[in-house]
Amino acid sequence: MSKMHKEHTLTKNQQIIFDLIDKSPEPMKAYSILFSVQKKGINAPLQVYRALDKLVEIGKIHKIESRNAFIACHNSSCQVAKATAFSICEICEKVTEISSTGLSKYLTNFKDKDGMKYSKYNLEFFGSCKKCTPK
Amino acid sequence: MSKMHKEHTLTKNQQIIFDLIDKSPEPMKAYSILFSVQKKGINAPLQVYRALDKLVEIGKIHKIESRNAFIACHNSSCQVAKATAFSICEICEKVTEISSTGLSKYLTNFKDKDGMKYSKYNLEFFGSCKKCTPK
DNA sequence: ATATTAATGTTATATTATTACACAATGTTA
DNA sequence: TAACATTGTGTAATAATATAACATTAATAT
Ligand SMILES: [Zn+2]
Ligand SMILES: [Zn+2]
Ligand SMILES: [Zn+2]
Ligand SMILES: [Zn+2]
Repeated sequence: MSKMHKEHTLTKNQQIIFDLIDKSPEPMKAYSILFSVQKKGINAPLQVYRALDKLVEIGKIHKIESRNAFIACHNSSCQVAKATAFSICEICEKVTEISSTGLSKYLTNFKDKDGMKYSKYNLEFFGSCKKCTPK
Repeated sequence: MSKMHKEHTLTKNQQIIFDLIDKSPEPMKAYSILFSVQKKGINAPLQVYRALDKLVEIGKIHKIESRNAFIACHNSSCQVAKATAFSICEICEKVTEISSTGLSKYLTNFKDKDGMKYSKYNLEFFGSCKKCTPK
């Protein structure tokens, strides 16, 4: 197994919660996750938040900050867990992870006036998706 | 008074809360604001959140989503209330609004695969500021 | 003046997230 | 293996963030 791409073996709770988010067509909120996994023996918010923290850390999921919700990474298990971009439809709340080499190159190399170098970014675009945009 | 740049006369609550945020060297959280303005007769969370909502709407302040905190706009009363970018130091939590024509042009014109056109974006860079970066 | 819209004040409640503590499983090193 | 360190778990309590519902008042528009 390559060093570049360490497989994190998920623990039971992490796997249950990842599977749920991964199957969901839309971002899931922590307490909605909690409700859904109670039948599987996960009873407390903290159990959910701990799994979410870990999953975010290893890049299996991302947090949509403006929505306090979580979405599975579909950028081939995100090399770029630390460089995320999403489009969010303000009508139907559909969220899509943007995978654009141009964009990520531009942002990764961006330097501000102070010369501060960034290790991470999160970008959220808002608008109206194709389905929701009147022709 | 020009139509392009309508001056919003702030109401009493809005003005009190804007002044507080504007004077603050760091982003302020809603309940910290509440605590600070109680001596001025603002007693309830909702009074704070309503003022914050309005101030965000008219571009006098911005919300730092990853921190649930609010910062005054210093881009000359943000023409671009809907196109915001910040740098955030993960060590000292200093937050700076980025004002880069290049960046805002790039992002404003960005189109994803689906051709979805965006009306708004928020970008947050994370890293270590000059002061916090070891030489 | 009247209708409409925006803001206020207040109470209660909903939603999101963390602290604290005891314990168990797993991994590392001697 | 034994000892240690690290990570994950379970549970209870609580903190922090945000909104709903309702009555009232102030500001704007016709
Ligand atoms: Zn991803
Ligand atoms: Zn949509
Ligand atoms: Zn601004
Ligand atoms: Zn710093």
